[in-house]
This record gives sequence, structure tokens and C-alpha cells, in this order.
Amino acid sequence: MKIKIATWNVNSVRARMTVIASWIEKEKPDILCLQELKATEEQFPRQELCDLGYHSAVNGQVRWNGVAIVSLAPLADVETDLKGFLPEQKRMISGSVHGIRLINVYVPNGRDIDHPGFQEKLRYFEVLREYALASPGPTVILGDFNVAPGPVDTHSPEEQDGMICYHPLEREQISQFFSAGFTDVFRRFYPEGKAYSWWDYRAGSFRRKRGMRLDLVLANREADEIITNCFIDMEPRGWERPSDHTPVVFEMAVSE
DNA sequence: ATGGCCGGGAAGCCCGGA
Repeated sequence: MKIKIATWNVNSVRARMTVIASWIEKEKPDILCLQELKATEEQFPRQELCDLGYHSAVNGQVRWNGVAIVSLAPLADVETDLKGFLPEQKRMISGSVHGIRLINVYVPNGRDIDHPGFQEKLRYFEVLREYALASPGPTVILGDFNVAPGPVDTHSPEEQDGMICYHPLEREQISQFFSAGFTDVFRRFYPEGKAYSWWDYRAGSFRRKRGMRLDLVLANREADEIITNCFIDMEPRGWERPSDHTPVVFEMAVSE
């Protein structure tokens, strides 16, 4: 059977619940990985999602960060600790479903190249890679990586070169995932051409098509082999009260 | 190009986002 999985930075799960419910109704994903909940587990709209038929595994935090995996089938072996790194920032939740390991991440933004947060961001990728490589079987890392992997993934690569989310050291970290055997799933289906998953709220960026592809699906070989499709759904970015990110969706052929 | 917009929590602004 085929299952549909999506990743979406919703920029507050409570402010976005109407939009999320509409999108679920439209796309009917089997699994939805959310980032930037800006909510604690107690504040998370578990009941509303339950009414839509979904289980929720939540790693929440007051005000900032927070991630969740929302799934029709219950999740097994849920983990929220990333090798003890940045334990106070709730940025990772992983779990297994249909024999697939899903690692849902919200990578630190880094603030600025000169800010200590930038070094923390680079380190985050290393720790995440170690964690993902230790997972046996089909494994997918998905979420908001806060990096555009290459020039076709951002609106003005020349001007942005060296800036946050398009710095050579950040892009090098994404390359390291490729060297380690992970595939950029979206680019397997769309090898070239501008494609974005985030547009700044300011400056009419969405209307002016000035965005970045910051939300990625990275699959190891076993997972990549059974992924049959991947696309970015730009529609909800144009809805009322949207997130500044839009969902990245893929499908997998699983045995049951 | 700049930054213009958002969200949350504390407070009537500030921080963080990217």
C-alpha cells in the first residue's frame, strides 16, 4: 500500500489549526510532521486532531520551537532526545510507523553568521547526522533545515551567498548528508528548476516569488527506494492567515 | 537592497523568526 507523508513548519499550531484542518481534509495525509508548534504539549490541539482520526506524538515547549508527528497509525519507539544536544530546545521527535523511521526536525535558524547560534546550528547538523546514521532500516529525516541546499533553491543565490540559510558552511553540512548516503528526495523528482517551501511574510515575497527551499526530505537508500513521489504544495501559503512555510509531501510504498 | 510581517508572552513592547 501507498502512504502519504508531509512535513510542514506551521509557525504556531494554535494560530494555524483552521488552516491545518483544511489542508488535512484536502490532502488526507497518513502522517504529518509539524515544526514550530510554539506550544507546550498541554497546549497542543490533540483533541481536534484526534477528532480528525489522528494520533499525536508531541515534543512541545512554551513560546518557541516544538515539533510533533501526527499519524493515522499509532507511532512506535518515540524519541525526543538528540544525543543530549540542546535539551532545553524542543526541536526533534522521531518515531517508527509502517516499518519506517521518521526523524522530524526543526534545525536552529542560527540568527546571524557572527552570532553564537550559528556555530550551534552547524553542530546541530553533525549531531543529527550521527543520530540518523545509527538508525537501522529505512530512515527519513524531514523538517525545516533552515538551509537552501543549492542555487536553484533560493531566489537570489548571488546576493544571498554567505548569508544566514545560504552560507557555504551550511550548504556543506547538507552535502555531508548526501555523502553519508541520504538523498534530497524532492530533487530526485524535480532535478532542476526553482522551487521554494518558504516565503517571508514581508515585502510581498510570495506574490513576487521570492522564497527559499528550506524544508527538506532526506532519505537513506532503503527509504529512497520505496518513495514514489514528492512535491511541494504551494496552495496553503496563499490561504488566509497562512504559515510562512508550505507543506512538502511525499509518498512511499510500504508492505502494510 | 533596505524592510515592510507574524506569533507568543508579557505587557502596552520585545524577542525570535529567516
